[in-house]
Amino acid sequence: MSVKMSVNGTQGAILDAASRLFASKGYDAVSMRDVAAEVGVTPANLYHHFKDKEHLVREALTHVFAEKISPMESVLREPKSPEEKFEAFVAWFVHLLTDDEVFSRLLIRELLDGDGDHLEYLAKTVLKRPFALVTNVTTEYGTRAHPVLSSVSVVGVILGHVLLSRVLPHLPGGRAEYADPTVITRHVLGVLRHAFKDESNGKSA
Amino acid sequence: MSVKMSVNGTQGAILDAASRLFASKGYDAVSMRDVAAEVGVTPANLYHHFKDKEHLVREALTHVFAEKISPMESVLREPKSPEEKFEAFVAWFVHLLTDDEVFSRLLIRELLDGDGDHLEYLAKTVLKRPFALVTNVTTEYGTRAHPVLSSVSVVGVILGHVLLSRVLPHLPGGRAEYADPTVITRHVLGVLRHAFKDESNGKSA
DNA sequence: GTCTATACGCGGATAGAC
DNA sequence: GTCTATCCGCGTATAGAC
Repeated sequence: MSVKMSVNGTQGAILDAASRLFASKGYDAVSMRDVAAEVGVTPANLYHHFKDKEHLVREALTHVFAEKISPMESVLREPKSPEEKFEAFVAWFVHLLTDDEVFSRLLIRELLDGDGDHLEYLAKTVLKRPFALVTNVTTEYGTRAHPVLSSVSVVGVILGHVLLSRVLPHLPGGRAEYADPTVITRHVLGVLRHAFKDESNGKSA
Repeated sequence: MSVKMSVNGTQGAILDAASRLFASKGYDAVSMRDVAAEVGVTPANLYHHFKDKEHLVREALTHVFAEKISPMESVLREPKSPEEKFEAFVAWFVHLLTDDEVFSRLLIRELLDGDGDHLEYLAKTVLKRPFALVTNVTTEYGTRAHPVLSSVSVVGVILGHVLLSRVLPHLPGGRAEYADPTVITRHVLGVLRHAFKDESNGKSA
């Protein structure tokens, strides 16, 4: 859903097209000509709206990441108990990564190729808040493992499932539905519940 | 360790240089001229050894991945108990991904950008065997979760830790040593032990 | 704000000498 | 097996008309 057509005129259309193209092929593989053609304008026009390609990349990134913050805030405000908060976050993050390929691919690209500045920006823009929150919730959960490392495991295992989803069908026992967000969520929550919570106070949600 | 200089003449030197460059910058960002300059030959020479850039990329990939198979086999042959096998695999994989950036970055690149053919090749070449093995070991471990999904979680959580290691210092509570392979291994093993093994038969290794 | 036209270097790739 | 020389299209970016 949401092929997301320009609500903000040409500038918005350029950002949308650029985000999509950059996400699917990478920055270097996408030329200004490609972006212009996708939008339906001339390459020269892009330079009226953006100083150069580097600026276009950076603003496309901002564009995509910024619009995820408030949904995230919403998701995390509603639930009250630590368990509900934790589960809401995991479910939201899994669905975000699987449903929004533009976001997830740009995120992974930055994690892989982003220089120090980009990563710092990325950390403060999109990852800091959920990370701090999951660290909190994990701690309240009563984890026996290191809170920060546990948080990395939470975010990491979800990223890993998404990253591996395309190759999984080719692996022994791999099935396409293992890429389904609901399946992943249920499995990951099961794993993490046992990993973090002591069995003795174990309660299923 | 192992900057890995050409033991196989020019052809090997080209593959080594290409692997390193492709891993660190991506295929599109690296020109044949770049590779040639790194090796110390002329661009034309590359076309004597490789038909075109696409072939160079593919053979560089094969070059890097192929040499990981036999070490992996070794690691998994020695241990006898399921617990030892499992722990040996996790430790080996974490160290592989953190120590060999060429391998890990090319792997993640393929997972992100590889087309169907590449991914199928990748699956059968490097991932199939450890994946089948970890599935086995996980099952023998007595996991209560789905064996295949659990295996994805194992590989995924390790990939996730490595992928997040560069951004982690910028996150609240993040410290550089959380990227240390020994730290990651210990943490991940702790998490997975609780996640997979029932507490009642829990035995620590 | 969008266009046409264009500069100019870089990229993949080849021919043919040594 | 490695080189020099070269072709040519594509890439970023700009100037200036409308």
